[in-house]
Amino acid sequence: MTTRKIDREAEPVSEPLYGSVTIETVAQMAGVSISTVSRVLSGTVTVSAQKMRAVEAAAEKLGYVPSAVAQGLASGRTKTIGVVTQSIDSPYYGVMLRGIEDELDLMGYVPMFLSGRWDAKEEAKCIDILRSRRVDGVIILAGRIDNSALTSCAAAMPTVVTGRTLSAPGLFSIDVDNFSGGLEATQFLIESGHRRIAFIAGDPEHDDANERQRGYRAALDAAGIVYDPKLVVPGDFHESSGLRAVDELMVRRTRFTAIFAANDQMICGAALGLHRRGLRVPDDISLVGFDDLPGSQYMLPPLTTVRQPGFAVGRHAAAAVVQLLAGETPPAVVLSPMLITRESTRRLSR
Amino acid sequence: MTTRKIDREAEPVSEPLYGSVTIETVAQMAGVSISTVSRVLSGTVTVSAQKMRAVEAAAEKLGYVPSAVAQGLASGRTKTIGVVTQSIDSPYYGVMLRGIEDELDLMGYVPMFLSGRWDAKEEAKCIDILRSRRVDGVIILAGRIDNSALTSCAAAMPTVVTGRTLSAPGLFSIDVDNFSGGLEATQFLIESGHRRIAFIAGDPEHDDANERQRGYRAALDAAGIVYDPKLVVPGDFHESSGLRAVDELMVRRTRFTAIFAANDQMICGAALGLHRRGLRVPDDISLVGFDDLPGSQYMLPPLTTVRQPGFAVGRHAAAAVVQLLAGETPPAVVLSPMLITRESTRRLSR
DNA sequence: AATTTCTCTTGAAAGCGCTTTCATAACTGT
DNA sequence: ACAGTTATGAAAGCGCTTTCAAGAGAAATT
Repeated sequence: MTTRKIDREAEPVSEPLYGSVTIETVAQMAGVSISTVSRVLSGTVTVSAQKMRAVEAAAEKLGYVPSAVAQGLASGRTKTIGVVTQSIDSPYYGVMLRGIEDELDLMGYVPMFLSGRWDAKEEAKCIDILRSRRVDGVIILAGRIDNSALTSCAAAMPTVVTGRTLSAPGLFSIDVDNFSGGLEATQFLIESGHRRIAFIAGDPEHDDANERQRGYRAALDAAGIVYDPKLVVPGDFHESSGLRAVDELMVRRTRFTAIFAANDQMICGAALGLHRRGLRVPDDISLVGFDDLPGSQYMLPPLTTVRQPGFAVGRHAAAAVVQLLAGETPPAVVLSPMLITRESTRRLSR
Repeated sequence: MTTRKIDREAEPVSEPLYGSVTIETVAQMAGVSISTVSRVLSGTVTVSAQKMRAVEAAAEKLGYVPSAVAQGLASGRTKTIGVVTQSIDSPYYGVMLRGIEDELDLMGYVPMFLSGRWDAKEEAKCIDILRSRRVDGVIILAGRIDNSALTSCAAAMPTVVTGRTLSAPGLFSIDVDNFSGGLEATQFLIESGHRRIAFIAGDPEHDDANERQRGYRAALDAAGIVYDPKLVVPGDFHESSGLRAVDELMVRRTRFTAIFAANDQMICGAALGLHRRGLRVPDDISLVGFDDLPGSQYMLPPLTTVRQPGFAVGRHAAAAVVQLLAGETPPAVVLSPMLITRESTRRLSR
């Protein structure tokens, strides 16, 4: 126990000592009961104008800041939403976090961000921490955690998950149509006259990555282009794997006029690999990415890519937890990615 | 009130309903008092081995997760550290956040990240939120908030601030030597034979930016190169301002062989501007940035830049709050930036 | 050997700072 | 004068930590 009431009255408090001004201090100064102070501050019940003013004046004068901890314990609601992201400094999740933050702020909630570090165990640990902190709900951005753990999490508190489609009580999932994104990107390349299109795959653990690849193949099939496995190289979503992918493509001595990668970071690595070999973009090779990271429009040349509505995903996810909290069923939203044509692709005149 | 004890006993609880398992449930199952349960879990006082086992077994069986909210209220410590960052998705602060997260995790604390949005009022609002949530301490990453507000924040709770040097009770500041970074970068360019070096300034509201510029001038002076204001263009730390800076430089019709920018994002914009004009890097113009963002090594060409020890700053800041919390005085650390030479600069043979 | 003193465990109980019910008192309208 | 509203305070928690006191042995003293 840090400060007991006894101690407090013993020492002379000159400046408003934040931690020690409680609802009781305010009540005494305003000459009302603590119930009334609580009511004025929460604004739930009508209080006479006179007492209301007295309370507000006292609170203001004392610099009273209600303890969210005490409110949380008493009301059972902490007004905080846990957010499990994969890495707090990921450029990809960054915008989503901002979307979540913005929306939550509007609704009077505060997010608590934790990093799952692309590890199911770590993610479970994050969820445990959030549970112990009694967050009102959680948002899980993609992640490796399995569906059953997610379902049991949802049983404990309203849960929203992105990057996968799953349905369970108290659970809401929100996903982007990665298939159509991959399809559109590949189609664009095909329409531009490309037929030898290399694909740098993402982490196969990710549904996202696989869906994008499926889109790539579908576009090929639709155009009657025979799928050549030699044009497909593995990747892990990081820049370095894009660089390696180009090396691999060279080793394979496969001809190609364009590369489509499962995300921008890998295409960025690929661009460097091409540059090192004196290959020009888009003159020699066209490049298409996926995500449209904040930096992609400043790539050299600015990147043609499939934009993910990250901010919108964040906002929707946040709105959904709040609705879940209110007992409502969030409406299912379909978020479609969108091809942004910039300068990394060219039309093949052939 | 959500669940009262009465209600709880009325409904049959089949699965462990997380929220409703309290210390009392555990105590009853273990046949001890709640004090004993508390002692076993906190490990502060010796408890007989037998009861200890009983408590642990019961807690395990019930899936008991102590309420951090209740612990916070009772103990006065929430084990959470507030972190005011400027933008949750900033590539620059990202690594710092990770450093903070890592260090705090080690010390058993959880960070609560809030975005100040480059606005003094917003930052003050963040601090208020953190205060209401009774965080044990705060870390403020740079920001526009004024020193007096910071000092009064430090009076309320242990505070660590980065990006400025300030001293007050309960306050610890940690800064990087931006001057020497700017100096070193410019010196490198001069040693490489450049004499007409343009400088893209950062937001003048930032000490960081000004210090870097001071370093630039100092290097010029030391080399006996007369300072030409026409070579200095304003910027705001964003890519777009780097692009505009190149436009401006062209309009001014000033000759230059190198550009040094107060941060990587601006040099990135500048690189695009140069590219648009058919100017090659580093053949025609050498480029040096500041920060060494994660993406900078994948720029085309990979960027020569002054690396900021962002991760270390984060760790030190986190370690410092914890020390402040323990009543210790954190040791003053000097973090120096370091020039990373990559491929965006060339030696001028003249 | 009996008594005193000390140490070690343990439980009861008092908070921590709020919210929310419940009951009461003060009005209002009829 | 009586039911129907409203505003208000008292008090009971919320789920923990931590003090306090007591009980049980162990050790030390006479």
